[in-house]
Amino acid sequence: MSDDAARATPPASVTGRVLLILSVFEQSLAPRSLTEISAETGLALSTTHRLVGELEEWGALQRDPNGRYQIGLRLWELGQHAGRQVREIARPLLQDLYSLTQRTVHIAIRENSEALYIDRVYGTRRVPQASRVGGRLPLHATAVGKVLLAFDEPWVRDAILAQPLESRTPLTHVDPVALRKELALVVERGFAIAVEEVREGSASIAVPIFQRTGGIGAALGLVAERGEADSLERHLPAMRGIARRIEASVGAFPLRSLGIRPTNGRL
Amino acid sequence: MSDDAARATPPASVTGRVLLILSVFEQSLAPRSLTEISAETGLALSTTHRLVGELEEWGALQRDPNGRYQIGLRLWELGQHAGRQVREIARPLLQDLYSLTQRTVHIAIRENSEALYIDRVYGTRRVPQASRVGGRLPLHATAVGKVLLAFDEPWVRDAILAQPLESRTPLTHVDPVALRKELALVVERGFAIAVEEVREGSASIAVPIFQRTGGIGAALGLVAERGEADSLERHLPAMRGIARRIEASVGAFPLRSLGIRPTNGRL
DNA sequence: AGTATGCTTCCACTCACCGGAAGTGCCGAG
DNA sequence: CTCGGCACTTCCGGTGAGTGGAAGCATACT
Repeated sequence: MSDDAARATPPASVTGRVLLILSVFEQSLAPRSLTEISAETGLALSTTHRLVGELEEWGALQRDPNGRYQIGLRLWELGQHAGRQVREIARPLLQDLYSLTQRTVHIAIRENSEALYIDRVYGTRRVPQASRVGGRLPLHATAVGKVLLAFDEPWVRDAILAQPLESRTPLTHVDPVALRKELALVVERGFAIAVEEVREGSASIAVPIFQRTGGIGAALGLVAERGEADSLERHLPAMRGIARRIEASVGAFPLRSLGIRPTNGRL
Repeated sequence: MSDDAARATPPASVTGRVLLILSVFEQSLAPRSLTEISAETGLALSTTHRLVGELEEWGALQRDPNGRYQIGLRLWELGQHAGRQVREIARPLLQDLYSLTQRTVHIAIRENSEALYIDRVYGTRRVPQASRVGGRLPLHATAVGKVLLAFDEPWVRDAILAQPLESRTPLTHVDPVALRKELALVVERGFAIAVEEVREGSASIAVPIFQRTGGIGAALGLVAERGEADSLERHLPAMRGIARRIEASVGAFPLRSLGIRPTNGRL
């Protein structure tokens, strides 16, 4: 039963194999044993052993008391460098917004065909929600995603709406024609709303954050409980105010690193 | 003039070379050109080109509009997995503490011989400070560091106090004998203070966060301006309350991943 | 046009990588 | 206590992926 080595092609290059090992830890955060890593990557056990050993020595992976591997702190430190200025600038402003609204607020950018949550501020009182920092959600099913999509260039929108749209809940809008109309309305009004489209029990609203160089850079979102779905718009003034301040502070730093990578064909 | 390839030994293994390239970006966050990476690592340009190319394709690095490389978002995402639970649990509590005190607050753990800042909450009103998330500072010169040192096992304290202690400002305490007394006082009183020891103009106070399994796991710190140095202790009740709540919430998750890596000899 | 600089591509040699196999250590069953 | 099973670690010879010098491009500056 354990021969589910559903591995396509063990990459030819060593670099590829190393990165493949790291990829294993993207799927879930659970620590893995050497054997599990070997099975999931399709690499020979001795090869896995050597590569994982080097990764551990450097600090990219670390072992827990049971000898299982997980992502190491050194990699976390390194990752903090990516987009550091932007997050450091936006964070206190997100906090201000949280203080004003007492609702979970977050900021997301488009990464290929998904919304990537780059920061979030929330209180101890938990609201059902799907987003997490460093996590991704579909563009069409979230308020931030709709904003990102609505204000992006037409060909991006076309490419994403052409793909099959995943339905996360019974309420997810998945009809491309209807979505296109909805996005036009988002542009017109300057905000987007999603009610229980990605997770039952929660509703969200989002506004765009534009870049100085033009074009949309990120989206600022707010999450509330289902019951507040009809009164979300009352948060708009605060959200827009904070969005403007983020735009002003971020200044020259580009939010979106690049549009779409030319190398990897499909969006 | 460009032969300052102050590189010790280009590592034999490909994995080592790949990690060496990533290490370049630990030093500073500035984006680098291919040639710079090649020079800093001591790897041949064509080799660098190929490895960097693979890293970029995977998303570990990304290029800015000028073609320079920096840490990629995929690496950031991956890094978010390290210690995710702990940060997600602690974050809202840090925010509560910030709301209560209106001062920058942070949480740090000991990583080898330095304090590693794993999260921080701060407002728009900036105070001079040295810490940043994902950054490190010396244990002996910070309030959190003193707490981490004071409550750790004796042999750790001995090892660190045996090394030469860096002086960040004229006020840094660097005398091992005096420090040892200071740390004893920290244990007795249950908190540590550092006034302008790491950065002029700022003072900080910290309390320990213990692990359920026993031993110190992290330190909770608060930063204020120099002028408040004498009244820092008034924040203690709030800090201790939040520290207790973090301890309760963190529960079984180990804060410190491991004590000290056995492989890399020196602490 | 001319030159300098930095990036990309190419290719034959060779050395580091691969992986089967044997060795080690641990645990639980008999 | 012994045995078998499991997971990890170490070893080693064949070989193909990695290396880096060199040549080809693309910009930018004179």
